[in-house]
Amino acid sequence: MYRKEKAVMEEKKTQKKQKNVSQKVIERLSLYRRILQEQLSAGNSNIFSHQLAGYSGGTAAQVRQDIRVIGYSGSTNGGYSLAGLIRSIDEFFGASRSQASLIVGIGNLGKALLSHFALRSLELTISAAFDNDPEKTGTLIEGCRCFDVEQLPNIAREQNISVGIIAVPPEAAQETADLMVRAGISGILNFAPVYLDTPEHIFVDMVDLTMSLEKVLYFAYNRDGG
Amino acid sequence: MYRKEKAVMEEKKTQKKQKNVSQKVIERLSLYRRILQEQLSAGNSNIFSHQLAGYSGGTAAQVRQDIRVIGYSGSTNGGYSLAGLIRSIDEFFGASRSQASLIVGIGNLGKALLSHFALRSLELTISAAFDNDPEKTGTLIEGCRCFDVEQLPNIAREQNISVGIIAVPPEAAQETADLMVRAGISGILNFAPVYLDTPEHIFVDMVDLTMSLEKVLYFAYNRDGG
DNA sequence: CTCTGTGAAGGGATTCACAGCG
DNA sequence: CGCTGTGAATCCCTTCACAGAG
Repeated sequence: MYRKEKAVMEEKKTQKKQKNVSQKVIERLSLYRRILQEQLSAGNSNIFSHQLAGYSGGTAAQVRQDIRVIGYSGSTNGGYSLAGLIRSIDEFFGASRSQASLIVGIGNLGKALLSHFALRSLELTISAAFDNDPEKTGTLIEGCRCFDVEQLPNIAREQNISVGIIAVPPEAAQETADLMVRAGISGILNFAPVYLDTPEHIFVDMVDLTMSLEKVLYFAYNRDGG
Repeated sequence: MYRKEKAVMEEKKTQKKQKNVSQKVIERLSLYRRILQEQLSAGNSNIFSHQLAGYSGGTAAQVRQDIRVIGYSGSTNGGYSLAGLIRSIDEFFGASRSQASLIVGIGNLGKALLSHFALRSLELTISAAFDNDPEKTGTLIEGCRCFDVEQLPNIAREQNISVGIIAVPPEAAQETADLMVRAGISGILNFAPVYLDTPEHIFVDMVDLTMSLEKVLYFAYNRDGG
């Protein structure tokens, strides 16, 4: 298969840059979108770049550069129209936001993710869950049907799902990824602390909880040269 | 207090760079450490930079640069000694790895985090959990005692805890952060989809699940210009 | 005036390329 | 030979600074 390791050696992580838009920009656009939505719900209609910067932890210049990427224009007096900017971000994201995803591994983390996305946003949805525990398969978790892992390929293709979330123990992560790849998935969100070996055309993002905590511990402990 | 928003405007995110060591490097060192440990458990004793790169998704040059930061040296024939490199990373991290942390919010995500860190690593530990639900306080979850949030300041100071994990609903995130700051915490790992307004000297890292999924959806959908 | 839009400058991080060593 | 260590080059991202518009 596509085992890297020794063989590939000096390979670059050609992490799908696609339209020359960096991951960082996409991340911030997603963040902006949520903030804009909140502002809209709060009854506002406009926002300035420096305000959006304040709410997102960036700078005004960066906000303007990001917005430039999606080709939206604000007005020089009123700043940006909340509704207009949201619509523009949505157009930029295209159909991607409305795609459903699936998850494998219904442990504590899997359940947490299911409830997270069931509660928030009606748009981002997990439409199928998988596990190999017979106790779980067939049940409904946070409104999401749980199937046996064996059914993943069929369901993924039937529902035309292109993103899979991995929330299984580390030992099972690579085989789960392999299964997803065979099932035609093209993006993986991996919560297992294992680097996944996948073909070039698969986009993989890893959320490493241990690493995150270790980082905070480091910077908290070594703060201000203390 | 330290409300930013409109007031501060053009403020930079002076995210504690401390000893000139970037967050990225710390993240990778944490990742390397885990890989090295696995290799050691697998009975190996040495590793080459290109192997470590393969297992971590980076390049050999980058691995060598990272290792340079911590001042470790390998040998030109055998590569790096697993035990030696692990020891060197540990020395670099100093006492930070052995610090305990606390968590607020024992919902699905909180439980998932508690079990994640209870299972893996005996070193990274969450030593106290907090919630405002009387049903939960007083109980033991994944071996961790759950207290009422009001007790946080006392316990944080008693046990000298410097890192807090936020796993509460978004509405409660800022007040939880404020409470942690008052309790003397210096690092926060935030899972709530809210940008936290905190004093300069606090290190904050945010894990935004919605953003992560949205990013994968975007790159999966718009892959290879498709 | 204050705000956006934008080319250009600046800073970091990654990669290159090669000296040196076993 | 193949590997590490390392300065230099490159690339990418962020920030600056100012023109232009209201």
